[in-house]
Amino acid sequence: MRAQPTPDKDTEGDAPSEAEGAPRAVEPRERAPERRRQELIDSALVEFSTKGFGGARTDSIIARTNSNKAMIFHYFGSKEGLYVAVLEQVYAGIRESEAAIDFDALPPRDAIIRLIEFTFGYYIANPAFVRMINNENLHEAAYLKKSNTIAKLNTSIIAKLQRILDRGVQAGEFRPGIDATDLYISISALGFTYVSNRHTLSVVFDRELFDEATLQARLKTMTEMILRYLDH
Amino acid sequence: MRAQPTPDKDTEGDAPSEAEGAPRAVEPRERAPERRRQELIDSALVEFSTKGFGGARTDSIIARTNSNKAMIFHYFGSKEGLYVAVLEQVYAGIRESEAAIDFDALPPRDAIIRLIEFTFGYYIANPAFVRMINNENLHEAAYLKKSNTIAKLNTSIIAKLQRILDRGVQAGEFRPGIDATDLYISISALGFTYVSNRHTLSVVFDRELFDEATLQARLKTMTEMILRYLDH
Amino acid sequence: MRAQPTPDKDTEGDAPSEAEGAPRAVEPRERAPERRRQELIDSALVEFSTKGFGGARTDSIIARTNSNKAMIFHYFGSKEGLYVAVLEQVYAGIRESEAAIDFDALPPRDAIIRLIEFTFGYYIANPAFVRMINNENLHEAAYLKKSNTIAKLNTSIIAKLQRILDRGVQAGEFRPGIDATDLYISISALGFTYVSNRHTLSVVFDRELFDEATLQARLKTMTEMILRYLDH
Amino acid sequence: MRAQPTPDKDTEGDAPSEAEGAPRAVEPRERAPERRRQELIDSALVEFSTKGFGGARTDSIIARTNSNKAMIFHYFGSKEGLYVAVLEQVYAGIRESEAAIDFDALPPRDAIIRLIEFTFGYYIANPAFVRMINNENLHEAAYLKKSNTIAKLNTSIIAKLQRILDRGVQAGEFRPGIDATDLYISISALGFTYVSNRHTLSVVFDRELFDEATLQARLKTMTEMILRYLDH
DNA sequence: GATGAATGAGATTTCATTCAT
DNA sequence: AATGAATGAAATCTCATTCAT
Repeated sequence: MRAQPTPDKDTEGDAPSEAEGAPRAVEPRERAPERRRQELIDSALVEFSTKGFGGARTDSIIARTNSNKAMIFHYFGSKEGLYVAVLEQVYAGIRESEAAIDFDALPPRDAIIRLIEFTFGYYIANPAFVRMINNENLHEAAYLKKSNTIAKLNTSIIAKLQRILDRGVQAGEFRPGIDATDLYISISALGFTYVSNRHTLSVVFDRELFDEATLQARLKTMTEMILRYLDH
Repeated sequence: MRAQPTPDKDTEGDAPSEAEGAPRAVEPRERAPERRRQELIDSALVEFSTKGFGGARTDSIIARTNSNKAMIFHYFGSKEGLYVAVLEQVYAGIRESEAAIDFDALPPRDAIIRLIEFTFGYYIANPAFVRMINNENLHEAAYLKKSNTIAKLNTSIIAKLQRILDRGVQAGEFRPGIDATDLYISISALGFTYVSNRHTLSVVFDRELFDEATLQARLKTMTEMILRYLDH
Repeated sequence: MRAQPTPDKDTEGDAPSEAEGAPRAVEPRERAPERRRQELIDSALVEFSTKGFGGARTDSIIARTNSNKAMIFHYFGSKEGLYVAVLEQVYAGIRESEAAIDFDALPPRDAIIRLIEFTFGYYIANPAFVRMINNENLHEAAYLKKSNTIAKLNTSIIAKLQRILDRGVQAGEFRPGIDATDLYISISALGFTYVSNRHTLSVVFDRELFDEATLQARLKTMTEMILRYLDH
Repeated sequence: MRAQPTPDKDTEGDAPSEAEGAPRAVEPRERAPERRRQELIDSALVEFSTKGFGGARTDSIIARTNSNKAMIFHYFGSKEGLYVAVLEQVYAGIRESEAAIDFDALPPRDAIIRLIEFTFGYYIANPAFVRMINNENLHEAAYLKKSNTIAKLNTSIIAKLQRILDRGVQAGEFRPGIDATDLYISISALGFTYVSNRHTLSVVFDRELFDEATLQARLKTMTEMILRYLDH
């Protein structure tokens, strides 16, 4: 399964600002607002997705950065503001990755297989995304509702899936009458819960769920289940 | 869909535990430790499942109670202890409900249908259960791992499902080679995510997911999907 | 001039709780909510009246008490809540002292003299009162307006002054047509500014204003000025 | 009552200081240090007089300006330094206005009337002045004492008043033996408290104090009171 | 066992001031 | 001189937990 790496954290862009042979002993105060902002969001993602909003500590968030606590409030106004920024980035992340796939170039059956593979792969590669979604649901999506930026971002995936289904029906490969949103929820659900609940599932069923072989088997199950559902 | 009511909270059915003819005439003050304990757990379930462990406030838990804050520490030692008690009760709840169903009395196909219906129904009727599972996964199941009481409770459902599959294969209704645990995870997943992520899904896809018709349609999708997966 | 002592801080009520010869080495945690509350208000009065609301520090307030910072929030909800409590006490203080004087027992002229003497004396004995009034005016009486308890407390003094004036006019001692509120403002003003602005006045005019002789002279000026104003 | 307008803030009258034919062609950026300084002081006056020293925020001061926060420290060294500058300007303001009046040109009685009118009018027209005096007294005139510029500025008004009194006594209009400073304090007090305490007075006595008619009545009271005090 | 009050450690937030450019 | 960004110290407030009765 092709893993879906998070596009964020392109820290490799760090300009080598010390490149001149100057004898400036003390490290100069960094001056790169955008980078700082991003650094805060990255650290906050780790914290919020690990501890939840209430359990997250601004101190811990700061500890992983070169900033100080006041910066959180300077940039985001409050802990809550930072949380929303993290949420927005997380949603933007999956949207971007989705957008990069050209489903139209694949025959319907392969396109479905690709979508399942992508979705599952994204969850596996981005457990923080999964956790943030869970957090948001804990708050009844209160922050998501507030953010104008996020809402309806994901609708595009439904349109894409609908096109795949239409092509499949036309080609006689899929049966008609499948609701795209409902199907997408199934595809998402089969992978999401596997990642989201891996710890409890692992304890309760006493199974290792994330070794490569098991993941491949799981993907096979999911693909088979969805394709059989679409068959005549 | 037959709803699966939570067995908890019907505390008003509690037989008067003071019924023994003891001569404790004086001090009619409320004295029912078990009821108190339960009252605390009930309130804590609401709080923890709504706010997460870190976001939960002992003050809020107490506010819905006739107790005072010190009781939490008297009965459970700490906030964490109370959380574990809630978690144990939550797992015990679903286990009991599952145990009440006699799958062996049904033909394999109907047994599968019954299992899907029960599982989905339980999640819908007990969103607090769903949330607690999510919380636990946020902490990487740290508390679940500690609790001796809980672990392996749910394994019995796998054994039951295995029996259903075996009967189905024998009867020529199901294809062989299906892994029971993997199948159970699929059944669970299809319903769990639907309930767990209902708020974000609802916002992102701009859909009402919990009116009766949509729930029925969803159950139909799930059942069809699983049965087709088991077909030859 | 008879000084008007503040009635607060009756700490002499301290019950000798260590009176038993018991060997309790560690001082037991004090348990006297009302006393604590009062102790906080007393300390806060000093702080707020000295530094203003914005300059006051909860830490400094606490340092003068046997409490800890959390108590401020336990009892008063916020720094602002404590400020309001202080303000209420300060207004209650002068009202009580005023109420204790029986102006009706004095001939009109003497009653006026007594009122002037009392008013001036109260300001001198309670500079914190004067400062709190100034603070309140800085905030455009925002807190005073909110407090239902305080407003209209002082109106009674106007009624009393009106009665004195009426009696004086009837006795032919005072001219008619004097507005009681306007007169009261004059009486108050002559003493209030003297106390309120003593530091700037003292610097600008390079004078000692608060030695006994000067205070007596000032009282004489004020009394003469008011009485001449009331004469035919 | 002739209002006494503040002399400050008519900065728009500032002659264009770049008028010299200097060849500074490039960089037409705003370059008028004195104007900037004044702009900061003006904004700070609003802030300090409204919130007190402790309650004032450098951010708010800057917000009303075209400067940035560092300018405060560049020009005044510290928040305290800015406060002192404001205080100095405020004292300079009343001194200038006082100086503009030629009391010697008026007969003694009229000179007194003019002084009362001016004083009261100045307080009414410059509530920020009144508030700054109150602030200063809150700090026991700590900053005033430090400032070499300010101290003894106002003494001249006492000399002027003394001359009026002398002329009045000589003319047989005023009784002798009146202490000029004490009288000035009375004149000031009658108006100062009226303006300073207007908010609390207004609430407590439930009166509108600042409509034109009431102000005129108040001025009449004050004038009558002072003149009667000076009569034989 | 039960209670109301109290506490200290630590949480988020604020703010005057300084730095690098 | 001027700026925008950054900072650290300290402010207000919170909260799980403990104490005395």
